[in-house]
Amino acid sequence: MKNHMLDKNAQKIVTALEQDARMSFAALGDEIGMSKTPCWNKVQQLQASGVIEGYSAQLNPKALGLTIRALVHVVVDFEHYQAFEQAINAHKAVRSCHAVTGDSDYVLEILASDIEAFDELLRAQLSRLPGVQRFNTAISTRMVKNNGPYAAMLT
Amino acid sequence: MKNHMLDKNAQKIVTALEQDARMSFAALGDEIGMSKTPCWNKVQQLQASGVIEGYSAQLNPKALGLTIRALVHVVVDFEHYQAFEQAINAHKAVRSCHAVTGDSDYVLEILASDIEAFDELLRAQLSRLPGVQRFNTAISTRMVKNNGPYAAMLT
DNA sequence: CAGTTTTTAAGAACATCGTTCTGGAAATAA
DNA sequence: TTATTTCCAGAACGATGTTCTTAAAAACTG
Repeated sequence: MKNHMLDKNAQKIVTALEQDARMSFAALGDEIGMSKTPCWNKVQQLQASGVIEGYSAQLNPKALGLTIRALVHVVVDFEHYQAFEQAINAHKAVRSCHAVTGDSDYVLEILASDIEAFDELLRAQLSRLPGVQRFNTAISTRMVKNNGPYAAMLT
Repeated sequence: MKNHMLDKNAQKIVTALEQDARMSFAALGDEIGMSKTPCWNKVQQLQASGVIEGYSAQLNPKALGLTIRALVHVVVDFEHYQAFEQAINAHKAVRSCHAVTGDSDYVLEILASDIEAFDELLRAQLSRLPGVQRFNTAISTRMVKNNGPYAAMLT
């Protein structure tokens, strides 16, 4: 959260590791034209400075049986927003939650195994979270693009 | 995209690897109570079956200087939706794009380095993509939750 | 400019890990 | 039961992560 100017090598490293987090340091070194030792040092530094937060396996939600995805816009009573956010963080079906400007206060990304489970989730659980006043649900019918790399956005 | 019932060990594996993709097979074996050989075999199988699609470094967009995130609802002329989707996939500033039900046709997740760059992006680039008819932009003021694990959603 | 310090990279060395192979136990079928 | 198959543990070996040492390049000082 400090250095807003990564040097060229650091950019190549994060680009490569965002695409394949298990690449060996030797292979990483080949891509950026260094041996593996300074390469390893740079990665340690990127981790310590918070640029690299971790490494994650990319799972296929459909292969896990999670076939329904929805974007749910929520209006929340301002008095209870803290309890609402806490409940959102605890809820496993919520993949992401943004506080947003505009007509709604939050936008949730929610997954469910099928449409019945999603209906139950919406009616029995999310609507009863603290402070929730109104919903507006948009079912995602197709993922046109997913996980576009951050590293590619640097200029 | 086939086996919708992962056994208990497979669930533990994807849970662990979604949290730390660089964990060693020995450590993975410790967590699920197996030696590393069958552990390695199961991971190979999960990759081959498409449950694990890859491994990615989790980058911190703020640390990269990407301070603005927005959810943009777009209405697209049906005649040009293919060209629109192609352009979205090619555009680096778009992190994700859902086709959705409801008032809009698509919801984009967009990042920019600052609000001026975002304004330029919206006016000069996205509004000129093929088929775009209307926008509705919600700036994300805070990430309440991010990357909630898929593996935790399995019942 | 010369001399000093600091930074950065490369290569060797060693412990760890990924990957393969083999044998044997547990499960399934006949 | 016997035979067949599936699954797991351990050994073995090559590849990799990590540390240490040294040297070259860069930055700084007089």
